[in-house]
Amino acid sequence: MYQKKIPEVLDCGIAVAVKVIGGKWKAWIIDCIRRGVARPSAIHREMEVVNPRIINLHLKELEEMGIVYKEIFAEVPARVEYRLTTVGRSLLPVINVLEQWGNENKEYVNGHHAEYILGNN
Amino acid sequence: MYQKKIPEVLDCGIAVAVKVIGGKWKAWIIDCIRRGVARPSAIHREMEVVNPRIINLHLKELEEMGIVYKEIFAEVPARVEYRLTTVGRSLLPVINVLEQWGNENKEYVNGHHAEYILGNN
DNA sequence: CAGGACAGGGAAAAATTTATCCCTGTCCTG
DNA sequence: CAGGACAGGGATAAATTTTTCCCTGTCCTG
Repeated sequence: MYQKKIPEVLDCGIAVAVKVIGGKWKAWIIDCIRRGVARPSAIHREMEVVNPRIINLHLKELEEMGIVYKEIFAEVPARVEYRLTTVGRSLLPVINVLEQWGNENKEYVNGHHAEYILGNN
Repeated sequence: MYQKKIPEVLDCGIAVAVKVIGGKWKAWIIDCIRRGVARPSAIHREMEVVNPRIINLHLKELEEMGIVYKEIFAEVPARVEYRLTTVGRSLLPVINVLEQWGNENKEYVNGHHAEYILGNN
């Protein structure tokens, strides 16, 4: 893994939350697992546009942060399943809020808003 | 500005939200403005650990996304103030949720949790 | 005038994240 | 046995973000 040269600033709650879901594909991965897409290969299939290697890296980070848990079954063709930890599940409402806001405002944010909307402030 | 070579995937609401607050200092900047720290130099003072150049870049992005609005007063030593647009203000509850989750879980996320917490799933 | 606050940005480097390529294994099925 | 699914990772490149350094102006105050 990459060794950081600039120490992270993680006293702020927002920074912590962004660290957890700020990765390019992390939220999507969490969403997969929450929907029960648990096995690595299944996640890879779901997220076909993303390189499997990347997904694995993100999964490892999520595991190290205690968001997902990796269960390795002692079966013959060793099976692996990811699931959310308690803390990981506590993240779901947060993701829902993000998703809702994003969906409500995606056109605006990406759009050509020469017209800025100002309210009373 | 940097010209992207890989097109962004912004159909997903989460991706949009992360784009808005995922930058390293964006949420902090938004927090400054929401607290009324409006002038560039004031924001720079608040965020002393961050290079002013970076703050300016992030401000520009936030402006382009329609989250903040830049008001240039036609005064003699041209004064500039940033404030949140309506959409920018709609982001505040979202940030609050992020911040609360982060504060509640920062020790856990950064901590040495060899002990993964699993609930019923 | 000297110095500092103020707003802003170019150029280039460094740091970090993301992506690509390809390899090592095991096991199961046809 | 051949091929494919499965889990995983090293090495390296590319893309993106962040940082540093330094420059251009205006205006105001001592």
